[in-house]
Amino acid sequence: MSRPGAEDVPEEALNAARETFVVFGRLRRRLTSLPGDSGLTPTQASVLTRLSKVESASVGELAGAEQVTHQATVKTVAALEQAGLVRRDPDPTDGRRQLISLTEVGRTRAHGERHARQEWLARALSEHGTPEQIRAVLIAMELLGEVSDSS
Amino acid sequence: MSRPGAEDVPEEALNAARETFVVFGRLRRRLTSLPGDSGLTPTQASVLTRLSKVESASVGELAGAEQVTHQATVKTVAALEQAGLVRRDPDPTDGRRQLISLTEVGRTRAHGERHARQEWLARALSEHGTPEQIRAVLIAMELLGEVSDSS
DNA sequence: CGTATGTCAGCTGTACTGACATGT
DNA sequence: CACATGTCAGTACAGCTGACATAC
Repeated sequence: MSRPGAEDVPEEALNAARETFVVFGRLRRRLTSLPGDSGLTPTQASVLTRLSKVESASVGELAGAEQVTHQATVKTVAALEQAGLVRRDPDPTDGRRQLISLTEVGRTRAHGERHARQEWLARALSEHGTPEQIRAVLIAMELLGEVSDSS
Repeated sequence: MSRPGAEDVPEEALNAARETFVVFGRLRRRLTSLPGDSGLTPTQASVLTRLSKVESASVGELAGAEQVTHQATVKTVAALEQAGLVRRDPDPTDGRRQLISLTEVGRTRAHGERHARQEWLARALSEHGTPEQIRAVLIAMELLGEVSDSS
């Protein structure tokens, strides 16, 4: 169906794509340099937040959830462990697996991190946009999330 | 925690913020690993695309446009120059400045790059989303672009 | 044995800060 | 002189691939 002609792609989709590229570049840099991160890198914060939802997970599961290689996740988990935020326990049913879970400190920190980052963006959105625009963000993210998973 | 500020942010903005974080992480990784990039890194492609619009710019101008430090831009420009895609000419009116512009090869490459990346996303959007959803992406990017510039 | 999981090492890409040279 | 512009050096983060050990 999709011939390489590019003729079956509507004009509005091309505009949306171009804008997405520009905005992603800028917003990404803005998000990764937020103040008050308590010394945690974005990936570390992301893993921490995820662990606060699932209670415990293996390195491989975390990697899959974050859509990176498991090798990359090893580093992140190691950093978090060294900071005393997560704990590593052997899986009782599978000697290969290591169950990663939050420590008490990690749980507290996870809550703070999520709150700070999320609130910064949420506040910025509600200050600069109308409720209708914010709903558009939700719809857009749903679509973009689909796109980034498939294709 | 419940600082007095957290209460004036509507629920929907918080949801939008959370989704934005998740999607940005994933889509960023997807975009930065697109096939057929002809060997150009994402930042190089971005600078190349920008140069194809403005004809010529200084290192500092490029840095400002990409919202990075001028030091970071130096490397990107150097790589592009070594690849023969851009040219550096002294500014006749200001001896400190260097005017960066595309070579013939660079211009051709810029067109191809922009086309490939943009079309990939545009096609994915039009395949996965309705016209209404795509309009939502445009609205969302407008707002997010504002947010990432100010704040 | 092959496969899955986790680890380590090395490389790349990106952008940062700091220090510095040079031109206005 | 200060200021702006550009460059270089060193550092950090984040992801990748490849090689490997271990457990299923």
